[in-house]
Amino acid sequence: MPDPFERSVWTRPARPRSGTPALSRDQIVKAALELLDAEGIDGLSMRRLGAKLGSGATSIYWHVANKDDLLDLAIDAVMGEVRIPDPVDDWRAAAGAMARDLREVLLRHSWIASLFGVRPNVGPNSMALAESMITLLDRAGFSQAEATYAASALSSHAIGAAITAAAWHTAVARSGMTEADLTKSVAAFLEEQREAYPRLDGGPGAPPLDIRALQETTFEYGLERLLDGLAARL
Amino acid sequence: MPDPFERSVWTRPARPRSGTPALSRDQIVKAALELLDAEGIDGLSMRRLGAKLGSGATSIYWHVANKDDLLDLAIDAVMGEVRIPDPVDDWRAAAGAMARDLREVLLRHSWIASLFGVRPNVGPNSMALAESMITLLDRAGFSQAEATYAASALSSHAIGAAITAAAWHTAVARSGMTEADLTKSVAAFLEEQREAYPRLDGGPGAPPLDIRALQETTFEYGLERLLDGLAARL
DNA sequence: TACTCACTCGTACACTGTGCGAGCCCGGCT
DNA sequence: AGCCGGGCTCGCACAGTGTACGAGTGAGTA
Repeated sequence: MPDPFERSVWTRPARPRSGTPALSRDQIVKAALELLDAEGIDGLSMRRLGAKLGSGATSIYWHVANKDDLLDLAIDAVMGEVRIPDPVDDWRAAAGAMARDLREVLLRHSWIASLFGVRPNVGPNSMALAESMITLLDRAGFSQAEATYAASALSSHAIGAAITAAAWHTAVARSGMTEADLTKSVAAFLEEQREAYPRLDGGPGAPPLDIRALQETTFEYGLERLLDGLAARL
Repeated sequence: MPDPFERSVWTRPARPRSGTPALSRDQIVKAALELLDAEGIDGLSMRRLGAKLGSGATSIYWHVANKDDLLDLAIDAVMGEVRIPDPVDDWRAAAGAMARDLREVLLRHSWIASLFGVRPNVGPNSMALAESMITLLDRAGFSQAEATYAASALSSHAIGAAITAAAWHTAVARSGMTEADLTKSVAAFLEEQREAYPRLDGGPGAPPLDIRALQETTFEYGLERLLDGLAARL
């Protein structure tokens, strides 16, 4: 039962000494990300990762404590993709952009959805992200406490939206069908169930279902309402 | 590559014929939930589930197509715990109550956080939940489309908040430390990192960290802002 | 030259989900 | 009475997992 904040992946030095080893932590994380992006969470196993790196599976354990550690690193690498906007006057646009960007990044690496609820995210990139979100709101005129809450609310919204969307995307990938076909199947299913759940089906005159677009406008709508609610506090 | 909406767990009859079999789907799901609640997602294996049921591991496969199916059933059982409020005048209170309840239910079964991003949630209970949320907002005066968006926004917020909170809870469970000790460790870590991330640390005069309470007020704040933003549309 | 130490890797262990086929038991038909 | 069909249970086996362990390699220092 080690204290995970004492000498965690984040504080431990990446490579204690010198030399020119065949593997490096960065290289490992990079390869892991490629595997994850290409094949999802199940595509990453230590043996396959080793194969991809041209090394033995267990060699990885010299650079990384265990698979969970590696996943932490991968998550934080993804969080590093979120753009941090320059300080500008329009806090609303900036905060909105960050939330949108966060959602997009999470969707680009949808395997992350299966990890978010399991390991808390305290890598440097995640922390920098939170920090700059709070700073942004702070500067906009929110109190210290409210800025923190608001930052959490914005990322909760992005995370929640991304996770439900990611679930759909991985379902598509796993089914082996095209997204269009599976969408048709969903539409038929909803229509069939219309008596039980009338509002989930669009009804006879509804436009053809486009789930990705629907997810995006849904996210957008919620984001705007949240920003409205925040703006009202100033 | 089967069509998951054609003859999925949801539409397939639970038990085609009669007799008095030793196992039943309900029983299996119930036992699975107990295992999951007690030991988290890693605590559930088919062999352990079989042992708990006093049967062979592979007997389960007669009643359930595979482990993923079983998890779908477990998820939907959890969603069934969310209370659906009676139709009342105060839409804001009702919608808020549902969101709060959803978050609480998810936190009560925090293993669900690792599944949400992987499998879309189309069990009857989830659908009933969505349906009644939309109905509620519809009745409040939102258009059909906006009611749908707003319902998604509210559940996104609840899900996002629950997932980040769940991550913390499972981290506590996995560390083997008490929550208080791990909290102290986090506080120390944040203080140590204060130069890099000044706003994540409360500062010298800050009250002692209470992460659970913080998570709740954070959720509450975001929920109120979201409801404010929604109310402004009416 | 001898020693140390960063680093690699093969083997092994316990454990996973699940396909397969054998077996059980009970209701109904000939 | 004999038989059959099929709902249901289960043991075995297979391929795959994460990772502990200990042996091995090779470069740098004393």
